[in-house]
Amino acid sequence: MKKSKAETAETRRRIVKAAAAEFRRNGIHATGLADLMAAAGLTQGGFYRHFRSKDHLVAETCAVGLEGIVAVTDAAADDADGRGGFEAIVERYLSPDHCGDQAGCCLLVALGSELAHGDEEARAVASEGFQRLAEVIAKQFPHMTAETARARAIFALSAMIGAATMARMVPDPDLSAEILRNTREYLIKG
Amino acid sequence: MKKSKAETAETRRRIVKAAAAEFRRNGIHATGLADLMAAAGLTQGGFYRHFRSKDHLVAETCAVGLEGIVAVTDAAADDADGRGGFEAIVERYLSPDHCGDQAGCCLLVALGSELAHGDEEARAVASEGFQRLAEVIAKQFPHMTAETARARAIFALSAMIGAATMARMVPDPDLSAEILRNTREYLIKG
DNA sequence: TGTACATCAGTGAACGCGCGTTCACTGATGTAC
DNA sequence: TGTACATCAGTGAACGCGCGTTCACTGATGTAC
Repeated sequence: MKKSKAETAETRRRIVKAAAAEFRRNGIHATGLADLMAAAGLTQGGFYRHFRSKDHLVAETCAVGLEGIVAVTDAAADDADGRGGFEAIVERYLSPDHCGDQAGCCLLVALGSELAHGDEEARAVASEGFQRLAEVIAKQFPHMTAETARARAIFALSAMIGAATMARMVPDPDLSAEILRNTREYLIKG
Repeated sequence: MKKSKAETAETRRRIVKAAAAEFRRNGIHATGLADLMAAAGLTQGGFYRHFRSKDHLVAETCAVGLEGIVAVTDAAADDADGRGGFEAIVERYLSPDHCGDQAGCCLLVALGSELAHGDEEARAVASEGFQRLAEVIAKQFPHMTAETARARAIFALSAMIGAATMARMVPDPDLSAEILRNTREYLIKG
């Protein structure tokens, strides 16, 4: 059953994609490798042809997932048409669509506190993603000094992550929407 | 080995206290009942004399822990001496001491994303804690309408939770301190 | 107040289960001649 | 270009382990008379 290099790479991507979805939906600890591999259309035994351990998959999933959100955020700013890039980013990040998507939201939101308890590699990757996201946001403040732009970006990103995390945690959809709406408004207008 | 009612209640409190510390340090999933009971000075078999299941302990720990942070936050505003109550709350919540304390920080920070994936009871309790914290903060804006005060409180609380969560997640202590400092400054001054 | 008995907090071993990981095996692919 | 062989992605069963939970038992406490 040996596969071509292209197929092997494609399988690896499929596992990472399934992992990103399952981790977001259930968390890292609550996602078993057997379920995860089944979601990728494989059996669990094949896992170790692609990854040394679950921890390594977590780190790689974070790397790929955060690369994705960085790209999406960058694109949101480019498509701002009319609004400022910062506004477009905030609207995108805190939209009910994005935050409500159990399998699609930002990994820092879906896994934040779990990553804080995780191993060093995953934390380093997540930290790198946080900083790159902050840089994308800082670029939207060209009229500020680099330091001020960075400070404001880190503040705004932290606020967005906190709001999205709480919006996902509270069971009441109205409260969830209120948290997102308030944070959008205060970041953009105030 | 039957114990008096007072002793039994004290033991139960000790288990919840140990759970609060262990959950904050390692997360919920990563904390086993045997370790937790050992931390409380007991053996695992006694657990079910006090709690129906681990899930019920999680819910009760959240209830007690959030009651604690609400009280501490209220007290911080009362002891504001000079500064406004809001400033005192922000300084307290985002102090490196509070956030750096692996076993003592706010449960919404330490367990946020894990609770979002948890069972309904724990989410309801956490949501209640979030709203009570928001009310304590809203009280610090007596010159605003109730709605504006609530909106601003929810925004500020979300920002604090996000900042504290990221500060705990990133491995670099300098970046961690920068996140906390920026968020303190933007919430208070801007 | 003193005695006999029921209660039940806590112990420590055991249970079944699902986890991450390993392994012998299969068979299509890529490589060497 | 055709043939023989080594490679290795993927399968499916098995492994040891630690988890949440259960249970028989202990013995100090609270209660009934």
